[in-house]
Amino acid sequence: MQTNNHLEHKRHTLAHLLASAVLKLYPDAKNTIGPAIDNGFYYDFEFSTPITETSLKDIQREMRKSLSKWEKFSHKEVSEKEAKEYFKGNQYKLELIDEIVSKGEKITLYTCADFTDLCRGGHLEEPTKEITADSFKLSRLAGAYWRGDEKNKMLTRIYGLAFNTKEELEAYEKMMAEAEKRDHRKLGKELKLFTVSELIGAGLPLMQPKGMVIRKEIEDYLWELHKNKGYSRVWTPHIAKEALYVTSGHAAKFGDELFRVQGKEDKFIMKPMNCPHHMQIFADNQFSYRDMPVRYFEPATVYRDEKSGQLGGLTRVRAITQDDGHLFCRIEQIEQEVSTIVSIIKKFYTTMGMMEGYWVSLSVRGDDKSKYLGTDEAWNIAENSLEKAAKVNELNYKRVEGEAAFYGPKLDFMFKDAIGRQWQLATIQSDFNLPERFDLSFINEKSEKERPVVIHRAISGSLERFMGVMIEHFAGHFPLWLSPVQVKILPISDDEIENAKEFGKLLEESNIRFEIVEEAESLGKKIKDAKIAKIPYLAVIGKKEVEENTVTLEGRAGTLGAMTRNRAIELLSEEIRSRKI
RNA sequence: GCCGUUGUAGCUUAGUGGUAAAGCACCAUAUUGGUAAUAUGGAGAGCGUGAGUCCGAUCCUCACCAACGGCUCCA
Repeated sequence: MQTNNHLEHKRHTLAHLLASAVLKLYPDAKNTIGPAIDNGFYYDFEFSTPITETSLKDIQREMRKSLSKWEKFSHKEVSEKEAKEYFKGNQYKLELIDEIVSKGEKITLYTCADFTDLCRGGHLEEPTKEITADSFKLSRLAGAYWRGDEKNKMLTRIYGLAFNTKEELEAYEKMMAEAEKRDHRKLGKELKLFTVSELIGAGLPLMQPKGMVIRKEIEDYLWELHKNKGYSRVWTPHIAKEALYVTSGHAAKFGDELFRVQGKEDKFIMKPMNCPHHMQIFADNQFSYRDMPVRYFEPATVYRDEKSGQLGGLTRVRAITQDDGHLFCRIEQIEQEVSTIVSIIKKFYTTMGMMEGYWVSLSVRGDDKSKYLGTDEAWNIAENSLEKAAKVNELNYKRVEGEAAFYGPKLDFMFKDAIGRQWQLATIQSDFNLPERFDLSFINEKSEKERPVVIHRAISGSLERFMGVMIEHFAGHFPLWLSPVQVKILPISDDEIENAKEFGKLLEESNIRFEIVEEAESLGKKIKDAKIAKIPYLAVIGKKEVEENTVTLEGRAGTLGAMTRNRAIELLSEEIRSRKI
């Protein structure tokens, strides 16, 4: 039986094989580091002249050729001097050797066939026997900083895919192809959900009418889940004076990610967070303990000047709309409030069909308590409250030490989409810092000022990113309640158009979104177009339907046959109301 | 930001140192069709932007912008 360990060794072995092939074809290249990763392996090189994608084929061919000679690995321990002599001229390896020496570890060299590398081991003993040439392939070329530090030189990284068998490799590639088909950037364009404009700029996607329908439905649903839980809607402007962020600490924390706006007299900042604004709304009131908790909700767009190279689609943008909310409460109220938020999150993600395989990180303090703000007592209460809320709500949570923010412990929710990819979406964070910085207080039973705790919470995370995730999760086949066009009415001939419009009127009265095809095309063409647009229901109206005052409904699973128009509307309304997937 | 690749009609793509081709979509006409493409015709880009080389550039050079794959970052 082959173990995971075996596969990791195989990938590691292939990294060596890759380095050997590269050095054979490009003798003046310098090999650096090459580990196994979770779908294969990579190796970083410094090339004297840049190589291109086409070189990958040659390298791959060379790897497969050499594989037959890679019969057995051997290794030996060497002295620092020997190792440095062997790798002279390769400053990267020399740096690694110095590091090994300074840690007091042994230096080992691993050799297979005519290739030797500095390595601590973990290979297949007999590569020729244990690796088939069709179970791996080189996949792509990328840049990577030496040791992952952007101050260092950029090296060339060659990635390879490797699995136990050819079949597993093919299954992986098939999964990737499926992911590509679902890519929200591709579907967003095809289904006219959103667009980007070079004139407007990178990371600033625009919602098309159809995309906006989805976004609005999600936003409305989120508010629906909050409005009877004591939340109030607030609104805050998109810019604020720099002083606000100096007080909040965001100016120092965000640094060059802030967009700055020069006014006639004052310097402004495009808000990177909503928290400080909400703090000011709270501070405008003289609250009593009887008013606690105070809960604000605002789907609000914030602006961050992300580095250009990391922008993409809807998942990494410069204008981010958070479904943001802040609660101000007493420390002993944290548990109850978190519990309510957790129930909202559970409801929301159950509706989206993402509660399978989720997990929650309960991020608590690490050992070095000095890094965190707030008293020991407060931290203990907050951590225990979060954990209790997680328990009461039967969350699948893991306590992760040292993952808390400096200002308080948090719950981060990870959900899996339809093809098993994990997304960090919802978050609940307690905060001892901002109330302190803004000197917030309410009056307690003893007529004294008491400092509230702030809870930051986001259910979807960001509407843009969440929409991207939803497009990929549903592969564009949105549930009825989210579909931009819920019903497409297909009159069979021009004679039925008037009648189709009458049916449209009925749909409109029931708040069902529809379109009528008026083009003089064949029924086959009309159906094809509607299916390509991934519209959930087709309503066919021909002579027969007009005569009998019926409509023939066809869902994604197949036809539902002819039915009265009221029945059709009932059926659709019920499916919309239930937010069925 | 950095490394690499890319940028031709709304979309998907072809092509060339002598001012660009196709399919889908769009428009028109005919067809009035019962479950995944009816036919014919038409209009539409000057080849991401700017500069340079050249008698002449969409094609070569440089800069910039943008997208993609990574690195890094991610309250």
